[in-house]
Parts: sequence; C-alpha cells; structure tokens
Amino acid sequence: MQSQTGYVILGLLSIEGNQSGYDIRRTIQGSVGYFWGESYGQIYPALKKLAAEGLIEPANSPQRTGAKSPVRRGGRKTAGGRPDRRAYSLTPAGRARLQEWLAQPFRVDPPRDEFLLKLFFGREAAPGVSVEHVRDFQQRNRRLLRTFEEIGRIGRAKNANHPHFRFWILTLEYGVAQIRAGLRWSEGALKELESMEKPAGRGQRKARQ
Amino acid sequence: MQSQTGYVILGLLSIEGNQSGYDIRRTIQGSVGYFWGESYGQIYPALKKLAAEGLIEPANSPQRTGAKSPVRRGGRKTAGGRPDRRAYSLTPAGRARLQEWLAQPFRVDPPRDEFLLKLFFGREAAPGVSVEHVRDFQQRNRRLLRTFEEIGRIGRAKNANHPHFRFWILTLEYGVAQIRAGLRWSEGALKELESMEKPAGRGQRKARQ
DNA sequence: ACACACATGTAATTGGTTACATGATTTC
DNA sequence: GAAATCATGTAACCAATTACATGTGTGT
Repeated sequence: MQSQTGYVILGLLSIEGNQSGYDIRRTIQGSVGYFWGESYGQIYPALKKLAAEGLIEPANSPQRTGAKSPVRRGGRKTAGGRPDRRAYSLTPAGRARLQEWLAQPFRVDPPRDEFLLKLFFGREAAPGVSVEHVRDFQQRNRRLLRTFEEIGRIGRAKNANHPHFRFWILTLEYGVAQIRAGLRWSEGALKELESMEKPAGRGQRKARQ
Repeated sequence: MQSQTGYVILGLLSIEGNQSGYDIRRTIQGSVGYFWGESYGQIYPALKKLAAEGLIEPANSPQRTGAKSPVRRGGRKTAGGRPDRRAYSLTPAGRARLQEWLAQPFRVDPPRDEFLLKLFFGREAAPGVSVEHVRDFQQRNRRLLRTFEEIGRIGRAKNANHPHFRFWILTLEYGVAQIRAGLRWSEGALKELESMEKPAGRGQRKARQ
C-alpha cells in the first residue's frame, strides 16, 4: 500500500533526482508543503523501504556543497560528525509505480478545521472571542496570500519553461482562489459578529483588541 | 490537554444535553462532521475520561425510543442484547472548560489534500489522468454544494431562532464559499488541461521529461 | 424474512509528530 | 565566537481508524 509518503517521495524524485532525505524535506517545505506535509520520522523509513523494493536507488553524484571529503567514509553513519549524504534517484520501476498511483482516484480525508469548530460553538464563548478568531483567520490568510503571490512571481521568472510548470501553477491558483474566497467571506462574517455583540450593549467588557 | 475530541463532545453537549456516544456520533455526522470527524474509537474513551474529570455526568432521562424497559438493568453492559443507553450532560465545570478552550487561539494543522498532490505531479501521469481527477473533483463538489444548500434550507426553516443559529450559518457559508471558489477554479483548470493534451497531437503517450 | 438502526465498548493497527543523539561546516 | 544549516536516523509517544464482539427492536 506504500503509505502515501512513499508516493510523495517518488513524485519529487521524478521531478529531480539525486536527492537525500534532507533535501526532500526542504523541497516539500517550499512546494507541496502547503497542502501536504511530511516529517523526518516518515521520510527516512520510507526511503529505506522504497530502496528495498527497488523503486529508488542510491544516486551516483555526491554533490556536497564544498566539503573536503565527498568520499563515503563508513556505512550509514560516520562515527561522530556529520553523517554522509545519502541521495537517491528514481528507478524505472519507481516511475511506473508512481504513474500507477497517479492514475488511481484520489482519496479525500475529511479535513479537521479547528477554526470552524470554534466558530460553530461561538455562542458558548465569551464575548469578543469569535471576532478575535476571525481576525486571526484574516491575518493568517493575508500573509499566506502574499506568500503565494511571491511564489507565483518567482516561479514565473525561473521555471516558466519547466515541463511541470503549468501543473504547479494550477495548484497554486487553487490555493489563491481558496484564500481569496475565505477572505471575502471573513468580511461579512466580521460585520455580522460585531453587530451581534454591539447591540446587547454593556455586558461585554472583555472585547479586547 | 484533553485531545480535542473531548472539546467537540463538550461543545455538542453544551448545545443539547442528554446525549449518548451513539447520539454524539450521529449529531457530528449531520453538522460539524463536514469539517471535523470523530469515530467511536475516540468518542467512547473520551466520554469516560470526561466523566472521570467531572466535566460531564450521566443524564437522568432515559428517552428510549419506545422500548419496554427504560430501566437500567445492570452495569455498563446488559449481558447479551442491546446495551443500555448511557447518556451524558454537561456539568458547570464542563461548560467552564469549554469556554476556556474556545478562548484560546485555534491551531491549524496542515491539510493533506491528495487531489492537489496528484495534480501537482500531473506531468508524470498518463494522458487524461489529471483531467479525470478534476472532473471527479467537480462532481464531488457539486454534490456537496447541493447538500450544503439543503442543510441551509432546512436550518433556516427549523432552527432560525435557535440561539446558535447564526454561528452555524456562518460556518455553512464558509463551506459554500470554498466550494464555489473551487468550482470556479476548476472550470479554468479543465480548459487548460484539455488544451495541454489536445494540441501535441499524436506522439505523446509517454510524454516524459 | 430481512435489513437496518440502536447501542456500547475494546483491540489491533496504522499514521504521524516530536524529541533525542551527534557534531562538522558555513555564514554573520 | 555564536548561530544556523547540513545530515541521518531511532525511539517514544500520541492520535485516529477499523474491525470485532454482541444481539435486540423496528419498519417494510
């Protein structure tokens, strides 16, 4: 079944090979991380398993930044000191497996959104609490929107002719659309929440910033 | 820390008491389930823990549908047969704890969206695959939109003067806004994906880098 | 007669995060 | 000289789903 993490790794290695667990983690953070996160605790075991199944293989070129010894010194861990970089690339079998997975219908796991949950129970909360949450929501989303726009700008400048580019842009645009819709919604929501707390008048001494 | 599940339960019991684990599960499915799911495996242990901490307590009225013996027969399990209904209500301490939690900033756990992930790697997929996924996405979202609209209609008719109503509607409207944005995005996405596969014409059954 | 809703709980398993161990090299 | 980055991996823990066990009452 391969635990999904495996497929993310296959996918990333299909775009660029010769990547280590560390690299993969970083690549994720700057790209798919916005809708799909992975941690070391998942990545390293997954790499091992993929290699054992012959879907990935150790890559040739070391490509250390500039260290003095690109030589593999021991086994997996140079006793003491920075461990050797262990990079991998996709095998043909790995690419085939990736394609198989891509062709299967995507599964949707139900989202868990604590913001909406708290808003849903907003009536129980002390006055001002829900307004505060919506403000927080706005702030996060505005920041995220700026980030996405920045990613788009850089991407268009650097990768515009990369063969994957249009797919990347599609996912980015999806994110942007979602955020914009959320922000538009939040305007109305804020107004409504404020109007719900005002008219009652005095009882709301805890409406802090 | 109370594991969040506990708070959902507190929240639901704050709206309506005298609910069993079974009831709570069903209530969730018709309401917060669209953005927050819980399974029996979480609910029953959580109920036990909440009761042990005095945040909820066994409710008085049995309210069995129409069974002949609303009497508690033994302990937790009537040896053989349908187990006794064990309903709970919120205690004042429970309500206080709920309010505390509501006032704290919501945490955002990163979403895991397999649809976007597959679209991101769409270049690697066989032709037609991504288009297919987007169509699937559209179908699901159209259905969901109808469901949400239905929920809104029923809600407005039945609960319009329920004190929690406006908060519920806010979360519902959020969902509707997200779905609409997704559907609008998908129109453009479909067109682009289709145009990507048409023009190249024949030679592209394995279009890899 | 059959299926489905009622009803509670536990156990097994998977999935995933966080913290730990370890220390050299690069950058400010 | 301090701080961040490079780099791999394991262990402990937490969260959550699924399957199992059990069988009656209700509606078609």
